[in-house]
Amino acid sequence: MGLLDVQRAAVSLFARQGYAATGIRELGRAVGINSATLYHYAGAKEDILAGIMRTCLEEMLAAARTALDSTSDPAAQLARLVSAHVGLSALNPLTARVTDQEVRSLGPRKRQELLALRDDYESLFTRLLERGARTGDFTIGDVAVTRLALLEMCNGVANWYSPGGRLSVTQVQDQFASLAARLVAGRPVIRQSAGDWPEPVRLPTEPPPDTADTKEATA
Amino acid sequence: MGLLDVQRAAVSLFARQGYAATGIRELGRAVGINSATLYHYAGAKEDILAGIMRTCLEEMLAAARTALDSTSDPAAQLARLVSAHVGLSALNPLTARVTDQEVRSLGPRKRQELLALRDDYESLFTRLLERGARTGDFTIGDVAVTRLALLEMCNGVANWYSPGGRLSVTQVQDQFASLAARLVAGRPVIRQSAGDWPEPVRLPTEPPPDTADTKEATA
Amino acid sequence: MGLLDVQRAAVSLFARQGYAATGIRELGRAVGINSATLYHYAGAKEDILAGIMRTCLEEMLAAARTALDSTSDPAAQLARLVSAHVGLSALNPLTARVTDQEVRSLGPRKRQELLALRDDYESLFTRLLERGARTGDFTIGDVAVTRLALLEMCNGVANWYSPGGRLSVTQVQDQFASLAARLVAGRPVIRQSAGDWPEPVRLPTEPPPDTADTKEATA
Amino acid sequence: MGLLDVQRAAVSLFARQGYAATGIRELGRAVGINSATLYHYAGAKEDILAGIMRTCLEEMLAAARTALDSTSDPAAQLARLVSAHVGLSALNPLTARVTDQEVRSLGPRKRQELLALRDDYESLFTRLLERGARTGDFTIGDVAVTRLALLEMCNGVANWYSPGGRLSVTQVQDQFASLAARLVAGRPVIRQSAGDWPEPVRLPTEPPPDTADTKEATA
DNA sequence: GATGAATGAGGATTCATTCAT
DNA sequence: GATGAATGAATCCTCATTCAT
Repeated sequence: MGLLDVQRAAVSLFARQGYAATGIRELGRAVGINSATLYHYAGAKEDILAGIMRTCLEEMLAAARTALDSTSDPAAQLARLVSAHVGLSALNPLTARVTDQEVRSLGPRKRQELLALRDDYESLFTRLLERGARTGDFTIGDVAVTRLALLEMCNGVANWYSPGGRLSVTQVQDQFASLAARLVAGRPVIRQSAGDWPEPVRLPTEPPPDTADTKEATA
Repeated sequence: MGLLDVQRAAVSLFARQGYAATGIRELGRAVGINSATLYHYAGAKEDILAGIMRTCLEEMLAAARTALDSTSDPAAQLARLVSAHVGLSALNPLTARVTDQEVRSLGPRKRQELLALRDDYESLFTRLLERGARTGDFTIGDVAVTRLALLEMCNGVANWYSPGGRLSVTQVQDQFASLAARLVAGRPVIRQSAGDWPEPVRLPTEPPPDTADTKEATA
Repeated sequence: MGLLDVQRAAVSLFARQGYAATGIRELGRAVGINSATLYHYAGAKEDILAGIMRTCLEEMLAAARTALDSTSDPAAQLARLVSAHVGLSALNPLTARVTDQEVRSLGPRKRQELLALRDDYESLFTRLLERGARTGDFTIGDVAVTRLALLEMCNGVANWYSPGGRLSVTQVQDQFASLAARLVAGRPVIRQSAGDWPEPVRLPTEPPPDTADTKEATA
Repeated sequence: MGLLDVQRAAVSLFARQGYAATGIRELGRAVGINSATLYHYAGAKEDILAGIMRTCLEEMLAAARTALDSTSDPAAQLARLVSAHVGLSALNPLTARVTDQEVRSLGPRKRQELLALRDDYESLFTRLLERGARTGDFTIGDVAVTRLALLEMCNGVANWYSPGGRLSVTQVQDQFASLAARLVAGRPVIRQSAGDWPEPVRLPTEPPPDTADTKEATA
C-alpha cells in the first residue's frame, strides 16, 4: 500500500506486456486499488515508468563506479564491471528489462533525462575498453563494436535469467566475467577473409533506410 | 501499393514506437491509404505483425541452414552462422528488431507459431555449440549461457546498426565472427574466485519472482 | 481563514473561468487549504456559489430599496436606482459577474430561491418604469423592452469595469445615471419606418426555437 | 446528419448549460449519434465551439459593414448598425449568447483568433460614436462608456428574446434603434451633482482587485 | 480543525474493426 | 478496390465528495 507496491506491480506488467499495452486500470487492479487512487500514490503513468527507470539506472551507475574503483587493473575492472551489471540484471530481471526497453515510451522531457543517465553508464564501458586497448591489456578489433556487443550481451541477461532456475546469480556472474574476458582476450582469432560471407538477404519488409530512422550514428 | 508497402511502413513504425503504440490509422496514413483499406490488403493489425515476423524468421532459418551446410568445421560453421545472422540484422535492422521484440504483442495462437520458428532457429546454435564442445574445437563454460550470450549479442546488432553509418555490413560481420570465435576460444581466461563479486543490489521496484513471471526456464 | 476567504477565492476563479470549469482542489489551493477542509468551512461546491449569489442579490435589493425610498420623483428615483446598481457592480465586478452569469449552474432548488430574489429586484425596475410612464415623467416605447435593455446595460458594467482603471466608480455612476435618463427621456427620436431594416441572417448554427429552449417568455 | 446538426445541438446545450458543463457524450446523445462519431464530423469539442463562434462573428461583421455602408448619416448609421445587431441576436439568440459568453472557454490559440474578430466588430461602434460626436450628430458624455453600455444593451437581447414571444424581431429592432438614438441624443439630461450617490457597499465576497483580474483596461 | 486516502462516475479522446456504399 | 461512416470499448486522467484518522 504505497508507491513501491505500485512500482512493483508496474514492473511486472510492463515487463510482460510492455508499457503501452498496459492499462492504468489493469495496473490498479494488480495493486488492489482503484485506478484513481494510483494518481494519489504514483502520479501519472509516465511518472511511474520514469521512477522505475531512474532508480534502476542510478543503482547501476553506482554499482559500476564501485566496481571500477575497487581496482586499477583493466582486466579486473572489466570482470567486476560486467559481474556488477549481470548481477543486478539477474537479481532484478524485470526491472532491468523495463529499464532497457521502454525508453521510447517516455515523453521527450523524461526521455532526455534518462538517456543522459544511460549515456553516463555506457561511457564507463567505452572508457574502460579504450584504456585496456591502450595499455595492451585488451586486444580489441573495433572498440565501438566491442562495447555494443558486450553491452547487448550483458543486457540480454534480463531477457532470459530466471531467479528460481538452474543457475545461481553468482554462477552467471562467473560465466559472464569469463565471456567478457574472452571478448577482449589477446590471441586474436584467425581472421577470415572479408567478403567470404554469403550475401545476406534484403527482406521485403525492411523499409528503405530513411535518415530519420537512424537511431544511433555510433557505428 | 500492396501488402509489402503496408508491411514496410508497419516495420518502420513498429520499430520506432512499438506495436502497441502504433495505431492503424497512423499506419494507413503512412502508406497513403484509408485505414479501412488496410484490412483489404493486409488483414488485421496482428496479421500484419505476424506476417513480418514470419518472413523474417523463415529467412533467418534458411540463411542459417545454408551457412551450416557449407562446411563441417565447427569453427567455420560458427563464423558463417554468426555472420549470416549479423548480416541479415544489419541489412534489415528494423525488421529484425520488430521480430525480436514484439513476440509478446501476438495473441497466443500466432505467438506459439512464431515461437516454434524461433526455437528451431536457436536450436541450431545450441547444437553447433554442443558439437564444437564435444569435438574440442570450442572451449565452453556453460553451453546454455554461452548460446544465450551469443544470441543476445548478435540480436543486439539490430538495435544499433545503422545502414548509412561508419561500418559496412561486411565489416560488422567480420567483427562479430571474430567476437564469436573468441567466446568459444580455448585457453579460458584466469578464473576469478567465485563469491568475489560485490553483492548486487535488490531493487525496490523488482517484484518477487512469481512463477508466472518467469519467461524461460532455460537457465 | 474562514468562509469569506473561500468565497473570495471562489469569486475570483468563478469569474475568470466559470463555475463548471473550476475544480474544488483548485479552489482549495487558492485558499491554501486542503480540498477536504473546504467542506468544513463552506460546504459543497454548489453551496459556495449559492452563498456568494445570495449575499450579492440581497445587498443589491437593499441598496435598491434605499435608493427608491430616498425620494418620490421618478426621475430622481431612476437615477439613484441605476447609480446604486452600477456602484455596486463597479465596486464588486467579479461578484456581480458571477451572480449574473452562474444561475444556470445551480441545481433546481437553489436556482429557484435565487431566481426569486432576482425577480424581486427586477420588479423594482418594472414598477418604477411603469409609474414614470403613467405620470408622464418618462417617455417609453415598450416598458418591458426598456427595462430589459436598461438592466442588461447596467449588468454589463461588471463585464468591463476595472477598479484601477481610468474611471472612478462615481464617474461611472454619473455616466450611467445620464444614460438611463436618456433612455426614458421625452421627445422620442424620429421613428424610422419599420421594415426598413435589412433582413437579419438566420445562422446555420441556430437550433430551431424549441419551446424548451426559451429561457424567459418575458418578451 | 452532418456538421451542422452537431453545431445546432451544441448551441442548444452550450447556451443552456454552458460549454464546460456540457459533456461530449451528452452532445452525441442530443444529435443521436455515438460520441465517437462526433469526432468524425466535427472534431474536438473546442473545434465545435470555435466553429460556432466564428460563423456568428463573421456574419455579424458582414451585417454591420453592410449597415454602415448603406448611408453616411451618423444617426441613420447607428440605427441600422444597432438594428442589424439586434436583428441577428433576436433571430439567433442561442448562437449569439454562446458567442458572447464562451470566449473564456477557448484555448489561447483560438481565443486570440476570435477576440480579434470581436475587436474588429466593436471598433465599428467606437468609430461611429466618435464620428457622430465630432460632427455634432451625437451628444455623448464618455464615448468609451457609451459604447460599452450600448453594446451590452444590444448583446443582452440574446439573453431574453424568445422567437415565439410577444414581440417580433422587427419590433425589437425598432425599439432598440430608438433606445440607441436616445443614448446619443442631443438635449442632455439634467446633470445630477456628482457624489450625491449613496456610497455603494463593498461585498465581503469580492476579492481584492489583483492586477491580474482586470479583464479590460478600457475604462 | 484538518487532511490523506479512497472511490465511482465521468471528463475528452482514440482504439481496432465492420459494413454499406 | 476503396472509403466514409459508425460504434462499443477502451484510453489516461480528473471530478466532487466522504470518512477515518
